Amino acid sequence: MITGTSKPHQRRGNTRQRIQDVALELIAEQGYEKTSLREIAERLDVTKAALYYHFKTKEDIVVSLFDDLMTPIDALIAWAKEQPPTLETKREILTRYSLALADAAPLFRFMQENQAQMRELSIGENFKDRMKDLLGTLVPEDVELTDRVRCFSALFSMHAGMFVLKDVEGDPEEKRLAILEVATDLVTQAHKH
Amino acid sequence: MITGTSKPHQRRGNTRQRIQDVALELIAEQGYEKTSLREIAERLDVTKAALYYHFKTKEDIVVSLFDDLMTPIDALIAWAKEQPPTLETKREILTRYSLALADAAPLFRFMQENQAQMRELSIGENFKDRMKDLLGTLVPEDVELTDRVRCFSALFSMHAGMFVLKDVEGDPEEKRLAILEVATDLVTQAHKH
Amino acid sequence: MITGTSKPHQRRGNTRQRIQDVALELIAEQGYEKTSLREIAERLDVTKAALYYHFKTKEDIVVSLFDDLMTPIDALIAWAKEQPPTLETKREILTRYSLALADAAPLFRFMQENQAQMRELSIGENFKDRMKDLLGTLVPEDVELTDRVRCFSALFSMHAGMFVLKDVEGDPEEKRLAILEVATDLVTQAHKH
Amino acid sequence: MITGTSKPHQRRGNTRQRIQDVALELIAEQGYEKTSLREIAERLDVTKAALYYHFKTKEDIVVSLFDDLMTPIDALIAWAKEQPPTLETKREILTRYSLALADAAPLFRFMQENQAQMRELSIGENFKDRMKDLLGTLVPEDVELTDRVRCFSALFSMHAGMFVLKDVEGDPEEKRLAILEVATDLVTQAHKH
DNA sequence: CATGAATGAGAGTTCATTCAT
DNA sequence: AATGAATGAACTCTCATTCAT
Repeated sequence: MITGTSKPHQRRGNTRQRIQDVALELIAEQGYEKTSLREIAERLDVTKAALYYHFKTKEDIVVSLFDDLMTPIDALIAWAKEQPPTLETKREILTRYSLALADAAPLFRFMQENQAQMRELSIGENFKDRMKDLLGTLVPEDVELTDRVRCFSALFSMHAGMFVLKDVEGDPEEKRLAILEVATDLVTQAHKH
Repeated sequence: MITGTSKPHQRRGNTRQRIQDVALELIAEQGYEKTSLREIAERLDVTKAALYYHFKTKEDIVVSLFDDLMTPIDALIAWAKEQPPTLETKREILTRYSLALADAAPLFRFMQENQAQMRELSIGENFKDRMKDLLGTLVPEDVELTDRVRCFSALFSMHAGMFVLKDVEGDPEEKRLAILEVATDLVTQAHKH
Repeated sequence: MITGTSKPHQRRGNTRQRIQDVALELIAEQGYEKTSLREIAERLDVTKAALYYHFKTKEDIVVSLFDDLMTPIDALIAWAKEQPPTLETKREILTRYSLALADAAPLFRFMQENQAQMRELSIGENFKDRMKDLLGTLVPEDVELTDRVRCFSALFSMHAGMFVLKDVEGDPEEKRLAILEVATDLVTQAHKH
Repeated sequence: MITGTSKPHQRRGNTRQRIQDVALELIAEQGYEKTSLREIAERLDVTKAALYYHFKTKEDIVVSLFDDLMTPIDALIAWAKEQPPTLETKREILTRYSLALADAAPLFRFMQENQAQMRELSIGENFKDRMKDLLGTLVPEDVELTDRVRCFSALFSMHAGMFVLKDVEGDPEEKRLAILEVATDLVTQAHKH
């Protein structure tokens, strides 16, 4: 369903998808500014002008990546907001978030490493808002600063863990679970106080 | 006589320093690639060529920032390596690190937000090595993955906390202490296991 | 309708050629370093960036001139190498070389007058090799130094003659023949010894 | 008197001389435009500004090289003009010129390889005039084109021989004599006709 | 006799973008 | 659905040169 193998009006019109794939890969690796449209076009063996057939601007390519890949996160947040703020719910949120992150790993790597750019791409704020929302579902109201930090730390460690642990030994899934455990611990502590 | 709008070139030996200050400020705000030498020069009211009198290249400016600002961190690591790996030591390391971070806050913001660029500036590795060293002083040998994650999470939260909590209410010093407390908690747990 | 001062970009597929023409002319006149891309572009009434659409670098423009104009010389050398080393052959080589030089006169003027640059353009060696090859077809093996000098002097005088005699009276073709005669004399002497 | 080895007010004021030496060396190797004052200054371990104490402009440095090194050539020409135009005289001219060239080899290499620049340094003409003068002492009046070419070829081969034979086997002095012999032959032939 | 600090002009190069075809 | 040709703005960087000290 993701790669466009299924239906609508393709014929082999997978170019748009391929642009997104290559763009994500290159930008995650080199950063937004360092990645030029020429590079993307060359890698795809099309001309730069072809990119402009599919996307209005360079920024548009990146925005489209988010529009596509943020949907699960948005769904998660929407769901979270409707649950009662029990510890059980919070654990479930973390679990689901961990899985969502693993799915969209390159995108998060990109975001993590290009925060400065994010701010000017009109995406940063969107994302920050989402994080605030997500944090809101984890942290109890009227809690002291330390516990708020604990929850934020949980979220942040999940982000960072994705690629910082890349050059650590061990199976990725195992690492994901370890991170999830630590995050859950932190949120649990904050909840209990 | 105030700052001197009239005469050609006076303000003596402080230009190099001023370049570093402005560069750090702009790059932290906009990112490395987005910040042009023209911008830096204009802000200082000198020509681009003047920058090249003081630094051999744009990259050089950034490198010089590190050379200047990393010294305290290096000293801390050196000290940490010579202490016995007691819990007390680890707490002290975190405390000192927290202070060092607060001192070099803009630099860390810059690093955090320009990680993609860091890799190509021959600084990234240096820094990653330092972090590995520092982590080594916190995490016990032969510890299980979860506890390793806890320590790494402690360090990372300290980095991120600096500027993520910027748009949260409250006194900066208070926030720093909250972060430090959470980090210390994490390391303490890892130590006890 | 004449040359088109009005409309933006028409004149179709000849731009590449025109760049080469103008570049050769300007560089032959002013030297490689002194000739800027701005100058070339202005003369063609296009932007500098247009040059980069057709050539990857400034050096590339010059290299392309050689690739185009050296072909006859290469053909001559290839042919010469397959002939028996008789005096008749050598005379023929000189005759053909003289004509080839006359054809590519501006290029040779350029080379003669920018030898220092040639060395760094990765063309110098190529050309030197060719000259060595050509010399090899003229000079007998195991000949004494004086006769080797005679042959080299023949070749070199042909090069230099092209443009040094420019400010001497007389019909160019007549001058070419005079130079050819002297060169032939020199090679003949060397052959007889 | 020329080089300042003798007296007046030196104390170790050899800097001017050293600038000339380094400039000649670098320019002969890389060409005029490619050789920057920074490079010269660095090689001498002084600042660029120091060069401006000794010479008014970059061009001035080169001009001074000529003023110093052309003197023997000028003397030779002056002497040649006063001799009777016998074959013996012409042989002597060539012999002396050969020696003069060997003395000022780097300068001639520089001139040979930077002809394009020469034209703009107001030296080219000077030198061309000298060559015309020298040629005038070798070539008989009212001679046919071929013999004029012979004489010019003799002179030119002497110039070129200096450094083209650099990458040929053999003792430099031996090579010089071989070139001289060929040149003498050419002039002798022209004289006899 | 020389330096430290700076300038103005310009170099080559790259970029995102456009548009007729 | 895509290309070929081009642009304008910006970029990093280098150069010869100046001048107060």
